[in-house]
Amino acid sequence: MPKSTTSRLLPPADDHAARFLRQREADRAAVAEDYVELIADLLREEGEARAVDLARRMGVSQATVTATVARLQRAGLVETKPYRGLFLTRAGDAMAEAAKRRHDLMVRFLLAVGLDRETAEADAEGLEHHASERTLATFARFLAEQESKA
Amino acid sequence: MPKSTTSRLLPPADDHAARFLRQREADRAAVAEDYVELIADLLREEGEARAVDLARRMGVSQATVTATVARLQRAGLVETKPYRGLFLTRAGDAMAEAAKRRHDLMVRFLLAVGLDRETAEADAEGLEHHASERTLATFARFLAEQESKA
DNA sequence: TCCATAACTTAGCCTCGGCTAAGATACTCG
DNA sequence: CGAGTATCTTAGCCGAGGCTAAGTTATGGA
Repeated sequence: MPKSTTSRLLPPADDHAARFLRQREADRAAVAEDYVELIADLLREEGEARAVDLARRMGVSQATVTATVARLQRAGLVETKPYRGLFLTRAGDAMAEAAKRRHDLMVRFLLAVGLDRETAEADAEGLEHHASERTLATFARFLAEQESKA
Repeated sequence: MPKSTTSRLLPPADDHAARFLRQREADRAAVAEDYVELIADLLREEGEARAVDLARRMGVSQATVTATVARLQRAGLVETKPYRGLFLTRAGDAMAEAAKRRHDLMVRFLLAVGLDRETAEADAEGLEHHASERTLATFARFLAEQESKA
């Protein structure tokens, strides 16, 4: 029984697997991005990013922050000066900036389609990690079009 | 010096933490939903859901499927008949249905804002787990409005 | 100055979700 | 029927990302 090409309620197994793979990669990257993004925010708005504040804002124990920051450090994203807070490397800065860009775009888009700010901010936290560049570009285009019509 | 309008102030630490907490919960639920959703799809379209097919489509080893299915079984979502494939419990069915509903809505929405089908399907895989009910409702409303204008 | 406290680290534990390699079991076909 | 293959399981490993409890150490106030 040869599979007809139109039996694509399910995608070909390979494509299907590829999607989930990309998915898992995004998940792995997400935590790093969240920490880095938050460190950047704290630096910008409070002048420093202490581990204790990260713990509070991430809703996580200090021990977890220590461990995660160690990973980020190994990954070359973060630098620490004990009792002087956390700092971003160049790579970390770049990641933070990209994350912020995605986050803001996501929020603006959600607002544009009619969501309230509160939910938009909350959901963007999760959604921002799973929108491909192509999708983000589409959202940006949507915003531009909507603006030109207003 | 008016920085960009997007220089949001940080939310109160508690709210911030709550967002990330919800985030982590969604992440934990996501794998279960993906497996359950896929089992439902296979049952519907192929008549049976074998572990070997799950492994192929999830892009994962058979051993991983065994372990994950064991968890799903413990969670009361799945039943197995060795060499006869996997089946969903009532709870599993409900989860699959909800997941499918979210997935389809997500895809339709992404198409509606101008994304190509391929990317829409791929990104929906990740996005569907991170949109709150409120956001999904907003997407549905958006679709309805757009339709009424056509 | 000095010491209480807040900040940070370490040790030890957990679950989840992956992996490979090797073992057991059912199905199928010659 | 019996052997070979496909399917499924088991064992043992890993890293990420959580936790608590018990240290250390720097800071700052009396």
